[in-house]
Amino acid sequence: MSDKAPALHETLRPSMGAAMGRIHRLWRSAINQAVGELGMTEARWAVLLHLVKVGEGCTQQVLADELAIEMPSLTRTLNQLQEQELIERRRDPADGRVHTLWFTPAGRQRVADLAVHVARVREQIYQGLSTEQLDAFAEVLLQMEVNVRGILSPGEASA
Amino acid sequence: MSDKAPALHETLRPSMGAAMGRIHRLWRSAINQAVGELGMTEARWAVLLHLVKVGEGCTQQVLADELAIEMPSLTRTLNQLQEQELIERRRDPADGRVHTLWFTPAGRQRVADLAVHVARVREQIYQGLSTEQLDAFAEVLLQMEVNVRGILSPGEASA
DNA sequence: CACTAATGCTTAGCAAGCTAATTAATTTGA
DNA sequence: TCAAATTAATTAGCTTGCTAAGCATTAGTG
Repeated sequence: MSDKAPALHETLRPSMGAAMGRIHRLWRSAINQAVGELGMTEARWAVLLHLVKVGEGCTQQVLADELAIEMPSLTRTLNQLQEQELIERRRDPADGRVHTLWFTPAGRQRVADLAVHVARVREQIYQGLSTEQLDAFAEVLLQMEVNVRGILSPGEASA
Repeated sequence: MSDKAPALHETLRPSMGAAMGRIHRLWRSAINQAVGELGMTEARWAVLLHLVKVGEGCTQQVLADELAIEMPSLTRTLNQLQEQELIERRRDPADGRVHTLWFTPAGRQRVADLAVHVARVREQIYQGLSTEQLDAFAEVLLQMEVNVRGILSPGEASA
């Protein structure tokens, strides 16, 4: 056996999942703190952000998958956002089961306002990290998401 | 402006927090699936793992901080683990307010059993990632945790 | 055509995070 | 030394994740 200290990931490997859990909780708390005055929470902000990402007019099913939450969780958050008149559900005329999702004008404006606050938190969290480090980090995140989705839905292609 | 595609972290930077949230939910789900038969959940497993990490005899306050959860959340999970006779709370004779935390023999054994199942999930999630990538990833995680704790407790040194 | 299955969403209720308020023990300071 | 402030843990109740079950609507098959 070598006397050298083990590589960082050797000591951290057993607990990187736990570390991601901790960071997620802390990050959520920081976001909640930053957007609370605008009647927002991290859960609602995440829904708005992902609706921007996948595009208006998508179905709830698609948005839930993108967020990696289950439909009932999304239903509740959408009810809150609709209550706040930030989004609309519209029945798909071609398929009566489907709701498509749309921003209201107020919703679009709110996303822009929130983005400023969220960006401030983000830059604090990225402090001391280089472009190369963030780049490599993002790449690993992408691969991990593919891997863990693969575990949970073994049948499906990674597409 | 360049015509090159932007660096990965440029496209992902706005949503890495959301990505960590998604991966954490998916990971938790995979762990719950792997340890459910042993009467365990990700939350309970995380408490056991962190108790190993900080060492038996620590206080609830110390463990809660290490987990980055609040005391009431920890209290509830500790009740469940005590119910299952995997851990014990002992009153500190020097300070009657404090509970110190200890494994039972069954608890120590259970940690060993669980570690096998959790390790299997871990290796699946690390698939396709090199030692260097995991090393760099771990380093960024460490820095981000320091940064985000700094946001939430601006007074304290990072120690 | 109708009868079953599958799909999209909602409802109901559990799990585990949170804040606020309470209790018991210790520490501080007039 | 004793009242007030502080601290560790708990209790109560909210938020937002989950699974299971229910209701429409659409699709598939005799």
